[in-house]
Amino acid sequence: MASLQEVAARAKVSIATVSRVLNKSEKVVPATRAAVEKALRDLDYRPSRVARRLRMNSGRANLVGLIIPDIQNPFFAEIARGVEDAAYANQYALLLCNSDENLDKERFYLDVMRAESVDGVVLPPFDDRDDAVMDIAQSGMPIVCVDRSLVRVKTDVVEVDNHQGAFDAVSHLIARGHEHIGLIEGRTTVSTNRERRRGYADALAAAGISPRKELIRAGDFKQESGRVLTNELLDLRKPPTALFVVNNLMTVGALAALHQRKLRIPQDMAVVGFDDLPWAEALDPPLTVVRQPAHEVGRQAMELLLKRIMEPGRPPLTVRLQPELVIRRST
Amino acid sequence: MASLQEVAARAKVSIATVSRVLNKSEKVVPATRAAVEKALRDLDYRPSRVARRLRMNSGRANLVGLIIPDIQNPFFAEIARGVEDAAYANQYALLLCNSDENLDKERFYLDVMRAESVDGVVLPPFDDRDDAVMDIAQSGMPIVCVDRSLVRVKTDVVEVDNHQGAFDAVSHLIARGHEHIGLIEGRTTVSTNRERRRGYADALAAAGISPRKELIRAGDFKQESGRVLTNELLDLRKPPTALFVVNNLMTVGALAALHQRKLRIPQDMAVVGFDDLPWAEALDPPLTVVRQPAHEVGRQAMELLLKRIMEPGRPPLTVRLQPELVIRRST
DNA sequence: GCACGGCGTGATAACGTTTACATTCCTCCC
DNA sequence: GGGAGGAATGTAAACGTTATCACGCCGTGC
Repeated sequence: MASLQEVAARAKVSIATVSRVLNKSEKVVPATRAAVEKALRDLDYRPSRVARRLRMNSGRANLVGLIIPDIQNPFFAEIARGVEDAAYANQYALLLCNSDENLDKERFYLDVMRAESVDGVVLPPFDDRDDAVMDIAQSGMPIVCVDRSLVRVKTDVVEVDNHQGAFDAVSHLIARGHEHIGLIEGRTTVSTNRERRRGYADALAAAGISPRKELIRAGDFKQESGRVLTNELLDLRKPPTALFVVNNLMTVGALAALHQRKLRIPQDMAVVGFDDLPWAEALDPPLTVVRQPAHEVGRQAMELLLKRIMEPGRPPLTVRLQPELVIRRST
Repeated sequence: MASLQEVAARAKVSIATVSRVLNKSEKVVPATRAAVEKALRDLDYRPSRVARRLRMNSGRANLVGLIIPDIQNPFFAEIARGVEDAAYANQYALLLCNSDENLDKERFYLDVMRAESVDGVVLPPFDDRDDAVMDIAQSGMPIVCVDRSLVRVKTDVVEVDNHQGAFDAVSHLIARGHEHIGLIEGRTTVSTNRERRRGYADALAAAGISPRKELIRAGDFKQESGRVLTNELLDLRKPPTALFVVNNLMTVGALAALHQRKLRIPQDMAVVGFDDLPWAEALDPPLTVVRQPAHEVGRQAMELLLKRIMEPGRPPLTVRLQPELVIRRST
């Protein structure tokens, strides 16, 4: 790999002149510029982002980190695409990591981010009071939280109106005549989850339905817990007639449990999920869901991150996007 | 961010000694070691991977690149997870990029890989004679091809027995009584695609069925082209009674076209796809597919890459994994 | 008593950039 | 003709590591 040194030698100028030609900025006389450009071409020069990053204070690495629970989850994959599209449009590359909802993995990758001197990081924090994320945010690293947010530290946030989404979903079930509505939720220390549960409770209250505590079950956002909790609900003396599941993977788990017991959807059990799936339309039955604009969440998060990199001092912003209830045939 | 300098100053030793303590290797007298370790803790020292990478020749960046067409494609997402799992197990981080089956994007990201001095790259080349990939491979950068391979340059490859998979799929359709079997393929310059087509042809030949050329349609691996080509086949004077689609996205497109025309699967049209989907079981109808061990493909690719990084000179290896025909209710 | 070996440690070059500052060389004007 | 001023270019430091070499010190053996 040719370096500035070699190019400079070939063009018979100093490395400073080569650097000037590369960064277009300063004035170089046309003759030397031409000579340098020839040398650059001849040697097929490629700048080293590593050297550049080491030299520069920060903010010009053209590299950002993205830490998500699992890239195989279509919701996060869509966010990732949103981030990537905006990053690519700005010549940024992406360091992508899966935390698996595991604090140790998250911590490892946050360390990598620091060690790689990335310009910033986009992530959904593990929960409300994610120490590792709070630390790195307070150390001055630009952070944008997506989907979930932190409670003590102010950062830029792009989130969805989860309360509204859940409220709409549950109201829809109530309008269909359901009164006993099961809630399958995730970890209760996650902001997203709490808002969705509040939406559930408020929708019941608005309809004058008294909540049954045993219809609420908390899992861990993963498919298996959706399956297990659905079975728990089905085993109640008086099981619910409808299910509201707060994320996509647990919804798939719930469907598996229902299919296994040969229950008909929506006749025996109506189901509304949170997060759309690319295949929701082709599912059996096509699934009613609260659709989140995940690509847009990712895109805006990256935009916010770029703005913060440019202007580190600016006050943190929260962008709140609206979800949409997509009614299909599972309700 | 504390540097070696600062740690050395605080421990009243030279940076060389601090470096020795960090790299455990050489002998340091216990007293100094303790002093240095205290300083490291006090200052919360984190090594800079950037500086380290600049200094070292290559092979110790603990960073590899992964360039895939689209992370939203579950097949590539599963490969990505396989790569990531093996990378994490070896303390490697992953630079992930989506090429969108677009040579310019691919080229941009390959440049980033060089510029970031990654230790190696895992990717499915755009096609057989992907110049950009051949260039970087010949420049000495460790490359492992997954899914697809190159024709001129020998690299490590992890692939699936595509011929066998396609042969099994089409033989299965024939066994179900079909003689007019449509083939929806992707770009014909991709090795994977050619092998699957060969499997299709060989299965027909083995059954003594004479192929009909107009039943073969080539697309670009994307959902939309699956939809369009299915419609073309349906509009033939004598349409096929079964469809073999060579990848997952085009299969979803094909299903959409069939559903739109209210055709019953498998009665009006049987369908076999390539690549399993996490939701294939819950689809309407549950889809018969050739399942590829994508996670394993990714994992082994990363292992191969690590071995090559350790031993750059070793002759290129090809790992071939077996696919599996999963028979569900679409046939 | 002195040379020698070996161990612990320090000084320093190098990796490839960017950039502040120094230098050279014109041009122009008094 | 000589100095000022400015444009073009060069020099060198700095970023944070790793690795090579040199140095000083102590114990050992003759």
